[in-house]
Amino acid sequence: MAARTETPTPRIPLSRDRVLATAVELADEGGIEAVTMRRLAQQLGVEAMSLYYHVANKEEVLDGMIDVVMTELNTAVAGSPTDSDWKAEVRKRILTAREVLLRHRWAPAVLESRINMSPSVMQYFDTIGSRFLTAGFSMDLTHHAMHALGSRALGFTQELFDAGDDEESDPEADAEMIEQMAGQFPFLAEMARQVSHDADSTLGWCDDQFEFEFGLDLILDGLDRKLQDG
Amino acid sequence: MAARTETPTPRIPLSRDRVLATAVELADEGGIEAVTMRRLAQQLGVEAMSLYYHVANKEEVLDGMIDVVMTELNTAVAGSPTDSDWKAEVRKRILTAREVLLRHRWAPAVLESRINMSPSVMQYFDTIGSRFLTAGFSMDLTHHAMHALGSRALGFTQELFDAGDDEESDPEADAEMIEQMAGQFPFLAEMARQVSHDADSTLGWCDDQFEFEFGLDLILDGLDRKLQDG
DNA sequence: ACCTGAACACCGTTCAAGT
DNA sequence: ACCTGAACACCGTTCAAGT
Repeated sequence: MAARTETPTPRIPLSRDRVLATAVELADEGGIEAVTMRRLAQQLGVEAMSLYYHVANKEEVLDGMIDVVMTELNTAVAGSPTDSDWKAEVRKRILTAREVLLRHRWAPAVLESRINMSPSVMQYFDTIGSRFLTAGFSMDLTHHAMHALGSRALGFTQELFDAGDDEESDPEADAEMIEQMAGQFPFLAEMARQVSHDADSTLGWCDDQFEFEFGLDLILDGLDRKLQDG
Repeated sequence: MAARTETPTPRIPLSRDRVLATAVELADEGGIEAVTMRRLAQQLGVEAMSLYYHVANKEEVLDGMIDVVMTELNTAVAGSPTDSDWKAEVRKRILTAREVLLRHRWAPAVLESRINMSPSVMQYFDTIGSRFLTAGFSMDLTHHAMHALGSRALGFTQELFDAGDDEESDPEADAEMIEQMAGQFPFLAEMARQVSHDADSTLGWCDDQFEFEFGLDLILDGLDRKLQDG
């Protein structure tokens, strides 16, 4: 009764860190399009223009958000166990990175939109690259390996077929749609048929984690073979 | 002298196709952020609101732009020669697709932002998938193959280290930057050193085409091995 | 040093109105 | 049927001004 119902968090002074942390929260909850300077300010109990005292512009906010996530990722990966087998170690590292990025679903797209590699991203790739070298990879092969992995090194692949949403789908409607497809796209229809007959899967549903690991192992195994061959 | 200098292209009536073609031109020249409803209208010599008679909203414009590009891509790929060796054929197809996407540099990012796969994208993947099947891949392996290739199937990889711009760089400044990096990021510094010593390359410069083909072959070879192993 | 009000130049989009 | 003017609800950002 004594305490007034005030605007949220009116106490703590604004700071760059607080701006970025709030931006990340906002994006985690509502996607990156929820992060506008005005909404960010509102969330912080402040006017939009105040943000510009702590941050040059929105680009810097986005850069900062990536830095927050990458710091979290680097910390997680630092705790990942070493292994005398480079493949096992790199694999584990990447899957740990993936766990972090799955908590910030907006991050991959923003990461790809950045022009310059931030120090925290460099940090990550430096660690991965070093592990290749100590495993006996030449500098050249290591370089190619990094490119071949690409965003997979960070634990994500931008899925092109943005497979089935969580909304439960009508199996009858699905089946009908598949049959409509069959004329024009026989292969895709057959694939859809097969996927929809899998245990407890709905149309378009794919096991993202399985597919990620399949692709990752394909590349790691290929690199291993190049290493053996000298 | 007789002809007046009029606003550009005032004759031809507006149409969905003309809107989309102009949007693609705009993006090719100025990037996707150059495509706003207002600028698009202006380019067409019309008011922004007129566009809404031919197109529901901006999302539909973006979908349509992808369709234009993918139609161009499908046409190019349809002319790609068949080959009894599935690997050679798929490889050639993908490199042809890549050539088209390199003419529309904005397309990959927009493609990844689309939620539903458009018919023209389905068309492409149907063709690729079918070729795997006729080569003897099981449905399951074909499915995994498509995921493993991901956007590489269309000929692009979203580069994370958005390597050296075309602006000529100061080699001395580069060298200094590298040495600054060396403390924190020994591997990246060494890699940068090596790259910068390559013939006519500047810091951060990588041969994108080579790296693309390296990664592509790594995956195709891996898939081939899985095919042999049954 | 830190925050804000008013204002600007842009967005996408609706809707009633014009031809 | 096709296009438009006026208006709305949003953006990011500047700048002079407040405490």
